[in-house]
Amino acid sequence: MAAVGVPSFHPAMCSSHSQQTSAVDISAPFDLSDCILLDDDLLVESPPTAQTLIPNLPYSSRRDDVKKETAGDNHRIAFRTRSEVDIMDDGYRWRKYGKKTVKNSPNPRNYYRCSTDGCSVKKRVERARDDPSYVITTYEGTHNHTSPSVVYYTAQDDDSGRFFVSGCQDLPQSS
DNA sequence: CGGATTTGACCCGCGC
DNA sequence: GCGCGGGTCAAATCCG
Repeated sequence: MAAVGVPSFHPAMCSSHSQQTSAVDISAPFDLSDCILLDDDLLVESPPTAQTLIPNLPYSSRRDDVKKETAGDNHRIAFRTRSEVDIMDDGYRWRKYGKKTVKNSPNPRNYYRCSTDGCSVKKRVERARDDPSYVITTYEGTHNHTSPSVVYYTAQDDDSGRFFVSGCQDLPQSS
């Protein structure tokens, strides 16, 4: 399995960026290793819920599928989330750079790029064709920086060697 | 006024 | 070679 360090696994990590109160109690650590394991060849498994991984999701949201693959140096992860909003705040700042209507789907696909200098992570967001109440988000690449809004407290389990997020906190907005 | 969004044009890869 | 579809660019526009 590809080595994806904890800091570089980004998309679903918790965030408490601005917005409404977190929907999950972050004092209960979740196991990041469950996510990192997804870095193998295409696979779908029953992951933690979206609420666990993206605390800022609306209460009605939940994650159902995760599909992750590696393409060269780029890591790609896609997951499907039931949400009435297209934009999920994952703690990073994204700039929209394109929108396309895709064939075989009535719903447009939106393209976003990380707005941090030097970071070329992209993400695609589209509504599921078979069920518009689901949003399919695809992340591509690895952030070369930490979230601009969050610091993470991690701990490693002595027995399993797995990392846990034991908490997170807003950074003061310095920029 | 600066940064983000919108949106049509353009580019490129792929299948025929 | 050509057409199609997906992805990106960039000028115009919007918004705080």
